[in-house]
Amino acid sequence: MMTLTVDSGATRPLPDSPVASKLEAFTRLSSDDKAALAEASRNVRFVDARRDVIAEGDKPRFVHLVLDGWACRYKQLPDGKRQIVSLFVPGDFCDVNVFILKYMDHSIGAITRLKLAMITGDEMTALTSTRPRITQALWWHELVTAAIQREWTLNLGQRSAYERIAHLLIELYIRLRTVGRAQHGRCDFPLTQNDLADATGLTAVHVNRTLQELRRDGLIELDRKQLQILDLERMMDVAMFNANYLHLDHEGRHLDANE
Amino acid sequence: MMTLTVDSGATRPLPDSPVASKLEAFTRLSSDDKAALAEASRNVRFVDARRDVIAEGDKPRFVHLVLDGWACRYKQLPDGKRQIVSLFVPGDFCDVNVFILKYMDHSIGAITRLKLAMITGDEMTALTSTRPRITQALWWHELVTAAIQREWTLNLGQRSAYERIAHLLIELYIRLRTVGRAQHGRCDFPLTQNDLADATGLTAVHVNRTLQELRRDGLIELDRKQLQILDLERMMDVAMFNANYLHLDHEGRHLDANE
DNA sequence: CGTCTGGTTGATACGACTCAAATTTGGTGG
DNA sequence: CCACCAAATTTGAGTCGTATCAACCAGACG
Repeated sequence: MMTLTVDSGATRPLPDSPVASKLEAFTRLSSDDKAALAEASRNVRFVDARRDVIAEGDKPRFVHLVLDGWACRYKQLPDGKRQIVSLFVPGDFCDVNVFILKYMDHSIGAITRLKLAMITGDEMTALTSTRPRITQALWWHELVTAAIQREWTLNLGQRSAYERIAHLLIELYIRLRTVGRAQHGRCDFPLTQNDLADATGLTAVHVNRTLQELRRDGLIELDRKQLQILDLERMMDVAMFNANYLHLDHEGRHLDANE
Repeated sequence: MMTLTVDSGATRPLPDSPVASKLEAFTRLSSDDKAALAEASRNVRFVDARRDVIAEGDKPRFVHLVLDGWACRYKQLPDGKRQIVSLFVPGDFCDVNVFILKYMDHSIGAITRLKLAMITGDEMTALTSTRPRITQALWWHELVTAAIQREWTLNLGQRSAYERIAHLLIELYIRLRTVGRAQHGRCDFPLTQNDLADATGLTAVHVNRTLQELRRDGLIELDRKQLQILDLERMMDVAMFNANYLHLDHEGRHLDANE
């Protein structure tokens, strides 16, 4: 066994890392599993806000795991247009099986200053070959990531600007809540209106006006990188938000590991 | 060993199944690998055009593999709007690891009459536990599927109607070509303008007008479910098409298996 | 030969974009 | 602690791409 985090006093149980919290939305992990996760995440790197973690065309060298901060996946077009295709919050793996591919087909950028675990292919192999629960959970993570990508496709294709932004805010709030970074409708929200525009396929000007509408309608407060969802139920209604795609209801969640 | 397909005469090598062709875009498979794939695909089902293969909310029972015809993944909103989030052509697996999830978060529908292999979880396990090359290739398939989904996100978020439709046509042409179902810029194209609208987030009327523009510009012919791309290079240019995301360049492709 | 689905056309409306400028916020150095 | 600067947000006016609604047409099919 090893100590996961430093905690002065340490009489009460240590708080889970965001990864453990995230994976435990799918299945219970034993303290050994968590220790193995922490062990694999020991190689930490910090990346400044607005810097690239890895760029399109690069050869992947590590699996990245977000320990703290927000990141995004983005693609850029020759005419300069930029689309954020995914967002990463604490607990998210960037590309679990990225080593299969020769080159990155997208870039990963830091939204805020990032604390990242860099995991080598060997470490991933070691982790998955000895820990079936973690392997399963990583599969689940990949499938949920894919489901989120599909939901974004739906979001961009069919929802209005108002619905689209509302949907994105709810998704992020719920994802943050899952890893213990949000409660009572409140969470950090470090995206600029420009980022929001790149993620929703709108212009920053229109995002601005739409946020004002959401405020005026009493649905949210958003100020100084803090989001408050005032009426989650009504928000979900106007955004036609159906949380199924996040697959937080897995039966495995209630299964016990050996702890 | 077993016979893969019936072929009268059979003096020349049997044509590859679309699956084998697709996976061989990533790595060479031995004839044993191909036989195992065919063995796992022996349970075949036909689905009529415009029918659902499986619906949102259903519990997944099989991995589906498209042997012939086109299918789509789609999601529907409470207000009736429908988004096609993926398209499947021969050789595509629908959801390799779908058993991890409890319920489907999307539906799969037949565009044309479909010939599908239904593969059970046990069969998938048997396939992957004994055939590392196939396992790798299936991983690659999943990663490419995810990359396509990201590209669609980019497509919907940043490209104009004209670029967007051009991009989709090229993608499908190249994917079909990879499995031997297209050449010289020509391929089957069974999507209606309505389907195209649902896939691109446009209205059918606007799709119609945009297709006319593409025709007028001498880029395509599209008639009676047959697509002819007249000038692929110029098409790729106007669509800002970069084939990297399809990852057809893997070094494994040129590796030899034991055949 | 009538029906139906898919494709085409026209007129009009509106959501989101563009461009330009003003204002506020946050960070930095003196 | 204030002055300054850059980044982010906000506002306004005008435009454009795509949606909407409503017909009409063509080929496939029973």
